[in-house]
Amino acid sequence: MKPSMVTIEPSGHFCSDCAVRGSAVCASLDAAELREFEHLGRRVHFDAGETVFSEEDITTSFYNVLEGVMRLYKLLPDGRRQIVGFALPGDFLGMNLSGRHNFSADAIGGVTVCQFAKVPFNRFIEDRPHLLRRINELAIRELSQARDHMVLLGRRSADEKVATFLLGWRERLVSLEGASNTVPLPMSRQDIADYLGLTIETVSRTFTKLERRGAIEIIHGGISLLDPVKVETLAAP
Amino acid sequence: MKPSMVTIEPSGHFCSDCAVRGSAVCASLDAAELREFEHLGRRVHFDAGETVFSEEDITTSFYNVLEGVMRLYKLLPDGRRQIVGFALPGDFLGMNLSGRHNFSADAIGGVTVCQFAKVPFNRFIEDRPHLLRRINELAIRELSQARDHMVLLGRRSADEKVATFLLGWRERLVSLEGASNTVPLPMSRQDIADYLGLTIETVSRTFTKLERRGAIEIIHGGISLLDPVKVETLAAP
DNA sequence: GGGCAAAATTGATCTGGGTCAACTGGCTTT
DNA sequence: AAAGCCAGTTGACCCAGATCAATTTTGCCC
Repeated sequence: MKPSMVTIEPSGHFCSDCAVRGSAVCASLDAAELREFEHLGRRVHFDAGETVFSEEDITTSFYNVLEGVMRLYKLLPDGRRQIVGFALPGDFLGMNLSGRHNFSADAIGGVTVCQFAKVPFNRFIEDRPHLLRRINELAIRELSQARDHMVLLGRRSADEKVATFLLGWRERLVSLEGASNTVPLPMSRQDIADYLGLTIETVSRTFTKLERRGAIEIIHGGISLLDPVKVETLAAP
Repeated sequence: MKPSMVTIEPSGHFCSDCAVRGSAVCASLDAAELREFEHLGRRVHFDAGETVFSEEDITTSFYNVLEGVMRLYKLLPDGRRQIVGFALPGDFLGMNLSGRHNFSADAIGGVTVCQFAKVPFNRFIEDRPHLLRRINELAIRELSQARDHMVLLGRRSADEKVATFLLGWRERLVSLEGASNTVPLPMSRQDIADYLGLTIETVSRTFTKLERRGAIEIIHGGISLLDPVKVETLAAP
């Protein structure tokens, strides 16, 4: 799928009132730095299903998610897919050592990112250790999440995987749209399956099972947590 | 298991001719900095099976592995274990945001580490962005490995998991003891199983299967790759 | 070097989740 | 409003890998 790559405008005029100002990589910058930083990034919009970058592509840019949800995934040569994470507003994408992206990233629904050309961004970091520290923090946080996910993939049952996913996804949305028992699921069942190391049928069956037990209600575009405690019990071990 | 915690001596006198000088976190330091750095760390030895730190322990130190192999793992409340990685000389352990370790670390065989108290180490980093950059590189490398491992855990068969593990482990040893078709496996079958999200029986059977096919030979304390191409074919997908 | 305990292998059987296939219900298109 | 099309659900069956249960092998300590 070809990217539309519609540059709305240089993010320059909007950094200070940017939606992710407080949580993203730029949280570490003061007002003066922010003004300089503004010239580096530009807002780019991607439509639903578009690929922002692909695994093995040479890294030319970094991305700060401003709006929407992305799936981050790796493919095996025979087509099997593992989703390694979902990116939300505030997430920073594109860091790597090899000079190539080590996963692919698609927009799920419409997505707006703040795109930075790699070279000037790296130059900007150069003498701003607090920005580097912020990026390092984000990497360490992701590493911790990645390890949690390894436990889920390697050692948990289908029921536990699904229950853990629902709770974890709800938790991630708290800072974006507040705490709620109504959990929107913008990704498809196939995406959930590929994230949890299951098949689409097993995910669907597990949702139905949770609903029949009165733990959740399957609603259009998501689920409603009817009995969070029951779901937590399923997720626990 | 209680740690012996035998401090051999301040690593001070040995940094410049340290085995991991070139590959570890300290690779980023120049000779003058190294002299100052020496006072921060001390060599500590752990016997086989000893726990260096546990998940949820408050982080008081960082560790630079100098010698030996460690298993890094997370436990579920019911005892299921997922090994999230093996640490080798040059690996840097202990970074986290929460102030607590997010996995446990045991010595497999004897292990020597260079231990740094958290506070002075953080102070040392403070005005040395190149050291911070080095730590960030290590974190990014680990993150990439973690994502690869998610694919393995979520989407690969037992045969593929074992074959991929043998090749990956051999590859990691190259920089430490040179390329060889003889691959030492200091960890137990149970460790391998918990790393690959399998049972010990499946690991054992898969080893035997590979041996019967003439791909490997099971030798004391490891395996010998008789037919690396055959193993690669099994690992590919 | 004999006696044990732990680690590893092997065999027999079972089952959670995969596979294959049919069906249902929204949306879009005309 | 009929036709077509995905995404999702459900059912029937199967199999890779788990579980349970013996051995066998290895290492270790008197």
